[in-house]
This record gives sequence, C-alpha cells and structure tokens, in this order.
Amino acid sequence: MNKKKVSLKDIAEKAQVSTALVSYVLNGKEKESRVGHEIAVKIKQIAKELNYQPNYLAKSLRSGKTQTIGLIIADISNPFFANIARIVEDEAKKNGYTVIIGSSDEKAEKSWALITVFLNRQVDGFIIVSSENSEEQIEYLIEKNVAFVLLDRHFPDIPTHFVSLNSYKAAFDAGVHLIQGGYKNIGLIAYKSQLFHMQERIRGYRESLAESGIVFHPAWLKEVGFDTIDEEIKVGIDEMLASEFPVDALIFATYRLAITGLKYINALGLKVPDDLAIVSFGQAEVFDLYYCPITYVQQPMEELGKTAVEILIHQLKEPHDEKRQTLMEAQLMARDSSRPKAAIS
Amino acid sequence: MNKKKVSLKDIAEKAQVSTALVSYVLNGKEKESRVGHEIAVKIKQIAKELNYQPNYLAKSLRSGKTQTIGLIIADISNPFFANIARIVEDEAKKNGYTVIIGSSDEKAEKSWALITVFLNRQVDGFIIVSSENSEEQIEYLIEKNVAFVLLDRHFPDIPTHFVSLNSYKAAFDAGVHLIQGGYKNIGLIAYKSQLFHMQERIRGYRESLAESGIVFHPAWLKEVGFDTIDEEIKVGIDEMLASEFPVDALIFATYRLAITGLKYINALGLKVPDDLAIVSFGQAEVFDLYYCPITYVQQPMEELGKTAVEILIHQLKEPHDEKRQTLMEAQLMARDSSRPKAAIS
DNA sequence: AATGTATGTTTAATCGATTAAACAAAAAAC
DNA sequence: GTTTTTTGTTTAATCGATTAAACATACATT
Repeated sequence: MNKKKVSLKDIAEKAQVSTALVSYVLNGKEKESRVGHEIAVKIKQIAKELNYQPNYLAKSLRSGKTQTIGLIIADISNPFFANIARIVEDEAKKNGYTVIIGSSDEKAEKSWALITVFLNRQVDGFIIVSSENSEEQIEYLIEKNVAFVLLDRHFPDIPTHFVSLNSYKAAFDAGVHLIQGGYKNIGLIAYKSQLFHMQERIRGYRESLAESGIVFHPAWLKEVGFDTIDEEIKVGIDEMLASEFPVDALIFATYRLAITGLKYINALGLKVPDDLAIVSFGQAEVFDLYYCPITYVQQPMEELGKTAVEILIHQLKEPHDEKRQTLMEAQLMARDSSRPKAAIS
Repeated sequence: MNKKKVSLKDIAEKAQVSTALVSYVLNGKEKESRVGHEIAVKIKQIAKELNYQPNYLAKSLRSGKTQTIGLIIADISNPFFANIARIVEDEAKKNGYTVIIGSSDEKAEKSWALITVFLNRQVDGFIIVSSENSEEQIEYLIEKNVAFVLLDRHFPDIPTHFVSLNSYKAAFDAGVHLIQGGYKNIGLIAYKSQLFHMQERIRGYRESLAESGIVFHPAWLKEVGFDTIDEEIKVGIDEMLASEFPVDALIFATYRLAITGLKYINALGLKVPDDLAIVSFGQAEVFDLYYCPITYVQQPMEELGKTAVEILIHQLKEPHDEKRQTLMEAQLMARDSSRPKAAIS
C-alpha cells in the first residue's frame, strides 16, 4: 500500500554504514555496542528525517514476541464485556501491548477457533472469558505453555491464573438483602450452564434462603439457555408468578438476563418493586435510568481488567511463578428496585 | 512460550524434502509446481501429525499483507461503537481478516497515536471513526497510500471512501416528527464539534423548525464539550427550561448525550413526555426500558459496519477504483417519549 | 545418438529487523 | 617496536515462510 516504507537498510545506505549500526543506535544500544558518537548522531538524524518507523512484523519474527494480547470474551457488543475490553485495552497500551479482541458468543467452538487464529498470529498471551465446556482448550494452552489468565470465570479443578468475582458471596448477599427487605419468595434467573461462576451464583442464592430458614421451591429457579433467553425468560417468569408460591422478588444472574427479563416484566405491566423486587448482577446505565433504579451487584470492573492484564504481563516475564488466583468481592448497591417491603404499603 | 513451534522446516526434515515442496503442498500449489503425488500425500500427513500451524508473522513479512484491519473508534465501551465493532469483527472474520480495535476518546492525538501503532503493526487498512481536527491524519493516510474507510463521520472536503448516516435528514425528520406532534419549543443538545455529521444534525434540526415557520431561539441549542458533558448538560437543560421560551421537547444528537441528559431529567423529576418530549439519535436497550420508551433515530448499524468492511476489502484488491461514498438513511422509530401532545391532556 | 520436453526437486534470495562474532584500525602497554 | 587492549564497524546467521530460477532426471522425438 504505502508508497515505500523506510527500512533500516534505507537509513544505513544514506548514512553509509551497515544496518547493524543503525539498529544499535535506534535501540539505544550505542553505548554497549560502542558506536561512534558522530555516526550515532547522524543516524538518529537521518532516521528522523525519513520518519523511520520500525516494522514490527520483522521485529516480532526475530524476537518471538509480538507485544500483542489476545482477549477472548463472550460478546463485545455486551456492555459488560465492552467495559472490560476498554479497561484491558488501556492497561495493555500502558505496558506497550496491543489487544486483539474476539467474541466467542459463549460457544466453545468459536472460542477454539479464536485461540487458533490468535496463536497463529503469535499473540504473546491470552486473557480469556471462558465458555462452557472449554476445559479442553485451557488444558491445551497449559500443555503448550502459552501464557494466559482466565477472567470473570474459572475452572476450580484446573490450576490456572484467574481473576474472577466471588460469585457465591455476591449472590448470597443479594439474597440476604432481599430477605432483610421482607421478601420471602425469591426467584433466581440464571443461565443453564455448568460454568463454575454460574453454579456459584445459584449456590449463593440457595444458601441465603436456607440460612434464613426459607424453604426453596424449585419453581423459583430458572436456568435459561444462552441462545433461547427471550422465550425461556418469558416462560420462566410466567411460571414463577403462577407457581404455588409466587415470587415477590427476582434476582438476575447477569446483565443480559436482567435486560431481557425487565423488558418482559414491563410488558406484563408489573410494577417494580411493588409487584416484584429486582436485584441484578452486572451494572449499566440502564439500571440508573429505569423508572425504578435497579439494585445491582457491583463488580469491580476496573480492578478485574487491570489485574488480569497485570497478571498476564507478569507471567510473560516470569513464566514459572506460582499461579495467581484472585477472587474479588462485589458490592451490593441497594436502590429502589429492592426497597424494603415495609416501606411500601 | 510454546514448547516448540512446528515450522515448515520441521516438516521438511521429517519428510526428507526441501521446505519449498512443503510450502507448495500446504498452499495447494502442488499442481502448478508439479509436486510428486506420493510426496505430497506424505507431506500433508506429516503436517497433520505434527499439527502444523503456519506462522503468520513470517507469512506477512514476506507477503506484505497481514490480513489485519485497524478499527479506530471513539470508545469501545460506548454501546454504539461496541455494536459497530462487533459487526465489523464478524464481517472481517468472514473475509479472513482480524481486527485490532483502538479507542480514541474523540481525541485527535490519541487517534494519531493509534494510527502510528497500527501502521507499525502493518495493518492492511483502516476503518476510522474520525475525531475532530483529524483531517491531517486523513491526508497523511492518503499521501502514504494507505487503504481506509471513514465510518459514521466524514470530511466533505476530503475525497475519501466513507459510510455515514445522512445526519441532516435524520435530524430534520426528528424535528418534523416533534412538530407534527404539536411540540413548538424544541431544543437540541449536540456536541460542541466541528465534525460534519454534528453540524449536519444541527442544520437538519434548524431547518425543520424553519420549514414550519417556527422561530429558533438560541437558548434551544446547546453544544457541550466531550469532556464536560455531565456539567454542561445540566446547565444546558436548566437554561433551556428557564429561557423565555421554555422547551417542551428535546432532541439528543447522540446516544451518550441522551443517557446523560435523561439522568438529569429524571433527577429533576420531569415526566417524559408530559413535561418534556424526547427524541434521540443512536439506539440502545436503555431506550426500551425507560419508563417511557424513547423515540430514536435508528441507524442501520449492520449495514454501516458491513459496508465499511466491504469497501475496505474491495479497496485492498483494487486500490485505484473510485471512491465509494455512502450516505445511509436513518429511520425514525416513534415511541412514547414523543407521543403527540394532543393525546396527553 | 542427439536433442527436446516433461516432470520432480532443490537452491537461494527475499521480507526487515537483531545480534554474536569477526575484523580492522588506533591507542596503550611493555 | 612488538604485543595487547580499546574502540569502532561490518559480516553473516537468524526468525519462518514464499517463490523464481536452477538443476536434475526421465521420457519422447527426430
């Protein structure tokens, strides 16, 4: 495309020296390699004149490092992941890394394909938001000695670096919060997924009920498929409301579930929180703008993203340091959507 | 990182042939290069056995093509751009391209820096959402003969490929829609920016008033800075409401302006649309979930993104074809937030 | 038998950088 | 006046692929 890229050789010719000298000078190695002072100055000047920009492909091919991080998330158009992506992008840039992002749509195959493509492009390491059934991929990366950090989700049985949320605690807190508000029939809408973080959210929710002596009714827990959330959420909410013990409060295990659920709740004409209290995971502008601000479990996005990058970069320098496994705590942000029942009537 | 990458050479040694043959075979050139059938089979088999994955750095260095597109947007954490990014990602992947994304935060310097970094990484071309005052960058790319397409925004005075929205028409339609609904004092909140699309939105808005014989009052138009929208929007809305001709309807020129504005409108306790009707550019889930669904100007995101990729890829093949300049039409989606005044009281 | 034409395979240059090692010339040491 | 050391610079291999050109054979033609 470009008219003619300026290469080391061009500078070398113009300065009447070998490319080696040019390379030394432009990489600040003039001292170690004892390059003559005058020639060094001359080289620098010519480089500036020609606006020399090194070819990173060549650099990378030689060094085996691309200064590139592969970020695999579920979907960049989902605000949660978009936020993460932005944080990762900024943090990576600060450290001289570029990020390539790929969306897996929660599909193990897509995630596999992305890993392959990114590996061929020689990324130095990965930050991965794992899909269900992708343990095999993780094992593969471990076996190939590829640097990576799991983000937001991890596999408790596989020793890896990871940064995730204490989902159990977060869900437990959400449940307790509702119970303290006087809600008794609390439902949970989660994804039908064996992913640990999702199972933990379910466990935390159930434990919060148990701890308060509330008997859990199966109709209160709905697990919907990733690809069928629209229909399944509707059915799920219908069933929860029509059950023998109709729910008076609902916890959504993710941002997307909340959005979809709230749309349906609006369509049903239910008033939040009078007809149905709401607590959701994730956070977003929507929650602020809803007629009744939504109580949510605030995830420390900034920290999650930054720590992931930090761990990865550290790992690239010290591949054999022990696995860093971080569980961060979420903070429940109580808003109107879960205001105590007493205060209502 | 990886234990040992398998290279062409490894296969060549194992098959007892030169790397040339291996390269021919694995690139499907066995016919043209008349490679022996048996040896070809053998090579393919060994490649599979060793799970050979070509090194794209080497390929790219040789070919001068990286099959990578640089996407520069304002901010990946903004849903509008995140959506675009996802569409671009998918469309690029379909064509064998990978995308690197960079957020410019509407800053020309950041955009410059991204262009430099991406060029050093030898992207084949760019899709750019331009920042204000970045004409110089565009001229630079033209001069260097780098392939690129402008997305969402363009510079009318610089002949480039671009795909944007007919902002004038969209804003005009928004104005007309409100006027037809019986609103007379219509305000516009836009960005303080000389970017053409923004100026066009302002022009369209004003023209809609003019056409209906409504006298425009300066207090109705607020242009806020990118970095100070929080405060400026508050002041702006206050002034619009307190002016001699208080607004009864408001148009937001972008998604982010709308979000910020609506938060404040909520805080003020104003009821939409009774106290204030709303129409916004952009589209998002928020608009559906607001207590009063927001009327918005629907941009053909899918088409915008796909066309941009298409134009860019075409350009990479035929660098000298004429510039494709596409203006797409938005569609006004009327919702409750701008319901006709008559229907209210 | 001499020449021409397929057929199959290898050689070596190339892309743009890095860097150990070799080399040359000047300065210091004995 | 040699030898050694220091200083400054070049050579050439390397990273992993691609590909034009050279090189062998085998086979066909006259």
